[in-house]
Amino acid sequence: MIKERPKYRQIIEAAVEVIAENGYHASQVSKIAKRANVADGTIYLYFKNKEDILISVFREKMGMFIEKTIEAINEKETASEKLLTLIEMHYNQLSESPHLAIVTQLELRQSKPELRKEINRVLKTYLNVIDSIIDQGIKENDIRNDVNPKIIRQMVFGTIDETVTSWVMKSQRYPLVEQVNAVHQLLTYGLFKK
Amino acid sequence: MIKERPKYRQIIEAAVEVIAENGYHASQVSKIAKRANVADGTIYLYFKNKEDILISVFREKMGMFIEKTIEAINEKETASEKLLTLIEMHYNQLSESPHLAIVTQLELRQSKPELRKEINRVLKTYLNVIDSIIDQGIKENDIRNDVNPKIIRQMVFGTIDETVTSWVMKSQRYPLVEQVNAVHQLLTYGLFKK
Amino acid sequence: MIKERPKYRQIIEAAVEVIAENGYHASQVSKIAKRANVADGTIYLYFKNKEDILISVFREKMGMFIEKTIEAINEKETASEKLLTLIEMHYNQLSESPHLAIVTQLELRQSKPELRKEINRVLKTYLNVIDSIIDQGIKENDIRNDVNPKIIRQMVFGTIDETVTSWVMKSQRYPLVEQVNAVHQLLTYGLFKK
Amino acid sequence: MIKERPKYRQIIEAAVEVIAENGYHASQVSKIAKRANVADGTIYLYFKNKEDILISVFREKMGMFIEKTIEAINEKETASEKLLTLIEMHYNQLSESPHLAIVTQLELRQSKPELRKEINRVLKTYLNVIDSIIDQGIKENDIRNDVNPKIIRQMVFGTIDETVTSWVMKSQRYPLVEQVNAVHQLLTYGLFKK
DNA sequence: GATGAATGAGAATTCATTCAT
DNA sequence: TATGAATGAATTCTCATTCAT
Repeated sequence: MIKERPKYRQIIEAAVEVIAENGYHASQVSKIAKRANVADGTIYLYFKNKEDILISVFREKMGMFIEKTIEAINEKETASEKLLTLIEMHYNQLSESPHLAIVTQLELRQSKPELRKEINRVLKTYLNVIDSIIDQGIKENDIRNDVNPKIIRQMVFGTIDETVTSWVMKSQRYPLVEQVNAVHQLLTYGLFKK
Repeated sequence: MIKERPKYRQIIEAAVEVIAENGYHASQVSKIAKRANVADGTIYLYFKNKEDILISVFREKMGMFIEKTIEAINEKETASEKLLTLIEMHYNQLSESPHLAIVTQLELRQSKPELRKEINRVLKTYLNVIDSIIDQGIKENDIRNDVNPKIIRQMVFGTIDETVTSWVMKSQRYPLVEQVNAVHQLLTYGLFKK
Repeated sequence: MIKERPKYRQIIEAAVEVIAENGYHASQVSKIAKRANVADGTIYLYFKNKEDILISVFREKMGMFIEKTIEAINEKETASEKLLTLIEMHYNQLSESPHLAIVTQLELRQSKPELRKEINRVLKTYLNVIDSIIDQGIKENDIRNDVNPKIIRQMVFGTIDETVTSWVMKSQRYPLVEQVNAVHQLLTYGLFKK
Repeated sequence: MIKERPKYRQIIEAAVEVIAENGYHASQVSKIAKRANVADGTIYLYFKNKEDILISVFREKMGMFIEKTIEAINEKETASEKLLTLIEMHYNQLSESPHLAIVTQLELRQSKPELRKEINRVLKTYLNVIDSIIDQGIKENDIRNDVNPKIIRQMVFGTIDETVTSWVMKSQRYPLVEQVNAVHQLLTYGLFKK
């Protein structure tokens, strides 16, 4: 329900925008408060401290992100289709939220180790989704079982993540979604001709 | 050459250690100076500012890193062999410098946007090495020419980088080098069985 | 009477406890409100501001304190007996309210100058009681008239106050009342043997 | 030597003035720095934190205070003369430093419990001086041995302290030193006529 | 070249108080 | 009366950088 804890949502949305626009270190709490149309002190009724805003942003957004991805994947049958859908959803969702893309690809990585750990905990859920696709692929004899599945997942996530980061660093100047098939092809068949 | 001055090197080496041990945010200039056995002010005879230390660390270390990689690659013939060597060199060199690995994979990414740009400029040289391998592969008809080579490179670098980051985050507890062949196989033939 | 309203008393009692337990600076209005089982805002229906709570605590408690002291004194005849009774009452009453003792001897002295002035105004009533005993003693030719009575009162109050503070600072570990006679003796005859 | 750590002394002196004039809570570090003609940051080269300034003020000033008192006392023979001298020195020294008097009698007592403990540790030295006079008096059969010497000391210190506080609260409008003999008389022979 | 004492800008957080309900 | 969510002012301390020696 949108009316639930309206200030909480206001602050989350304001934080995404402010951090994307100014970068993490230049995003003073007072700036976020102003953007959210609340008093500085109000922030602390909803968040423990500044880091808590950041981790909450990530948790909230990533939660939606993963949820939608899982929904879309569940409509597909094969591991290959599911992988294609995952890439597509990943690109689509970040393309639709340019601010969020900046935050996840650049700003969030500037945070302190403790915060990184929290972020990785949330990220773990997403990696688990990739793992489950790979597991299915192996079980159904589609994906190779001669290499550690964890390395496969690292290739899949590493590739997707790097393509998104490149796109963000190029100021999101080209349509990310156009690369879906190329990336899927590459991951599936490798870079070799035969 | 200016860079042969002993204090310059002292400071670079001290910086790598201090950042790896204390993390980016807890690495005050005075701490680096103390470790390097120089006065705080001396730092500024060799570096423009704190960011300049960091970028210099990266430039120096990455310079060596790339140089050695190129040397090793030049002894190989085919694109495939060169790729294998690149992965091997990448893993080997970071395995031998655990401090440097922490700095490049985690700490340096906490820096401000401007610094990240500088770092990416240095990184560009490395990406160019990968690009040249891919170009050779395409020219020699080994690597597929039906996808944008830039995306291929993103897969290659993204995969290597993600595997290294995972290894660092797991406190470097397993031998990274063992994964060389698996990663090369995956990149070459993809994750599919056929 | 306004002061009979139950919430008023609740807040006063809560304030004494909270201040004694947490110290002056850690006694937030919200903490006092919670202890008193009222809402933060309710405090302001009964007290002008936070200082008003504190001064009211002191006024209420000191009012009782003085009242009882006067009652007890009135049953005595001579200045000497009255002084003895005053010391006894002082020690007894604070011994029975360890929280109050902490608040009066330590915490309340941490307050701002304006508040201290208010407190001194209340304290004045108590000093007047001492003054009246001294005056009686002088009139009845028991107490020396060759020194300024104000100084006598300062010795009496200073001595009592210092002994109580010492006792509070020693965590009230010994029975304060045991000292009644010694203190009375000392004040009366001085520290000299003859 | 006055030239030793000049900034340290500057800051101490500035702190006494600023705290006396504005009160402890209104004495921002920046205000002290400005008065001392140093930058805010310089304060932290000499003091751990704001509390450390306050305790250092007390330690320095009290150190001098006690030292001079001991010197003066050592020139006297009997316990009675020594006590007279102690009172005289106490009054004299505080009369000469009105700012310091305000700080010791009012502002320092507003500090937090941890700080109070530190202050009491310093104060202990002074109480020891009083104790030693009392001990001598007892040994030489001048001072009564039928009461706990600690209570005698509490009377002596409590009386002196209270007379000074009263004088400070009355804006130091009368000459404190005039009371020396009266106070000595009272402490020695008590308030009774015979 | 080398030093290190001095500088001073910059920001998160608390908590007394208000006021719409 | 009573509530409690919202307010926003106010201040310490850190640390990159300078510059007189």
